[in-house]
Amino acid sequence: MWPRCFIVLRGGMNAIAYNRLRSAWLCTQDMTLNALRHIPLLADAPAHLLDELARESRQRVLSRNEILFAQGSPALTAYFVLSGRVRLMQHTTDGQDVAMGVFVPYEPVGLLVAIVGAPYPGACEALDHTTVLAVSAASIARVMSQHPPLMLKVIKMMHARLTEANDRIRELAAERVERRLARVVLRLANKVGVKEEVNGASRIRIDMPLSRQNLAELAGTTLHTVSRILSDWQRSGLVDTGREHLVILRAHDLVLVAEDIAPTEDARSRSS
Amino acid sequence: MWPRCFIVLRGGMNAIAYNRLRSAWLCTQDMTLNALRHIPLLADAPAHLLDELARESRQRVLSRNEILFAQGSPALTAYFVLSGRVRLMQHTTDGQDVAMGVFVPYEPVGLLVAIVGAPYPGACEALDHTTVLAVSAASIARVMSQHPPLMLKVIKMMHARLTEANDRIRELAAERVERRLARVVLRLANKVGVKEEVNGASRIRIDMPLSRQNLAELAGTTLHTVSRILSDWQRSGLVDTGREHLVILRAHDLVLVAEDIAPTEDARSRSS
DNA sequence: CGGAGCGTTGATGAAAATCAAGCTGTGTGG
DNA sequence: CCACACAGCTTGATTTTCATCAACGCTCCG
Repeated sequence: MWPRCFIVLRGGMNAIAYNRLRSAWLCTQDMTLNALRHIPLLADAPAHLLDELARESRQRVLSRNEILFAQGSPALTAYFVLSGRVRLMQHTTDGQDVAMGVFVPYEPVGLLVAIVGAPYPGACEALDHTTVLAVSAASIARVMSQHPPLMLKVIKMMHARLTEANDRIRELAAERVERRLARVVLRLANKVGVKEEVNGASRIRIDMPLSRQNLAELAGTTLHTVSRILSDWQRSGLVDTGREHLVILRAHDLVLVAEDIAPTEDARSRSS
Repeated sequence: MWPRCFIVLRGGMNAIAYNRLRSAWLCTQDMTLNALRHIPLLADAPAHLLDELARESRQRVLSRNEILFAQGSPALTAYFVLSGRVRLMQHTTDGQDVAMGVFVPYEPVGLLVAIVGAPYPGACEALDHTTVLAVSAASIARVMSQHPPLMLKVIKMMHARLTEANDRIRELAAERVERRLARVVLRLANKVGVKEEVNGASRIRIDMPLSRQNLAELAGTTLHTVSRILSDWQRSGLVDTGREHLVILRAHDLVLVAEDIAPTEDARSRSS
């Protein structure tokens, strides 16, 4: 598709402009190739396959809250996040949204559905200014059939996702909201946490804009309950939180909440 | 491992007994091969691979409530259910069990973890008198590497499971218990339902022993709540249920409950 | 300055867990 | 063959958790 595009463009511009664009394109190609090399899933694929993929993929830039794909639309392309963050969510019939996960650079999104040819089971939204690499399902299929070890890696990655999904099911079925929220926050800290030192104290900042609503959709509750719990945590010095930001102050104690080894003071006072 | 076992046995028996056992073994081999052919995952694998697998796999018989493998133990073997039903469950730290699913003949169990070399994330228990086929992780890995299309089928199967897991997450996060229970029952009906005609009325019997506790673990609730809801459904003629059995009388109306198109009379009266 | 979007907090009520007690069918051992 | 123990089930009462409703505060931005 790209070459054809070039021919069309060439008709309307002089040789210098064409060459400038061409070198920009080559540069983009080069960057794309470079990006592909960072993707763990493709880490040990042979070079010629990466070249092939780079030629057949396109970058797409999303601004905050922009939708990458909608729930139920046919999954003709798979994406790899290159920078920023996206989240996957499913709408319920009664209008709520449930978040299925947050994806960070070099993670695939919609890869599995593109492989098996199912429609996207949820919508994908940029949480931030984000760039993704779009690869057609056909390219993915061809590359995979040419390089079977890649399938094994896909299986491993899917296993990790399935494990996380099972963890969430277990939590949602058996655990209280405060604990679930603690796990959500810790999981996010693992993905996008940045360690900071302030006054000799070590803190973990969640490096993305994160509203109460977002957290509620991840924890399976309402923004009100999230707000109350975060206020409690704030009061007991566990976190520092405010409008769309969250910093974990005492990670160890938050783990205790997540594991329910010691309920917070406030959880107890709220319940008394 | 089998041949060695034979040599040992042979030492302690006469030729006739040996030959009888040998033919029994060959017969079992044959049955195993036949069983393998019924497994959709292996449906279009070449014959010699099936032979290989048949030689390297063993059948195992489980009686009701027997544990096939424990949560956290290393997944050195994958299983295929041949008859009966098993369920997968995870224990929570505070002693509850959450069911991850019910598996019926020709479905794989523990296949993924065997492939990726992770420990079993949950325990597997026979719900009924059950036979399974045990295949070592090593055999699976070898066969898969010899026949890449098999990996693609594994990916498709995983996708189905991941989709179901996501559905459950959405339900648990956003839906009321009655609706979730209705979905659980309908899902079971799809898997193990037997259509029956009684007095001209069509019913679907859930063909497995199924306690309130089992249902509660599948729906993410308590046996008390399950009992109350089933009593309500019974009163309104939706189902016929009793000690470890469940028959759907008006499947269509149960779907309405699952989709929350029309709440049952009793759900409304309970709430008033 | 005013509105939109996000967050907090109190009050209330509904859903479902928990506590408690008793029932019933099934299998078992005397 | 009966009694009895037990596992599964039912149901009422109470309590807890959390969603919902409602109101208001803060802050950013046009």
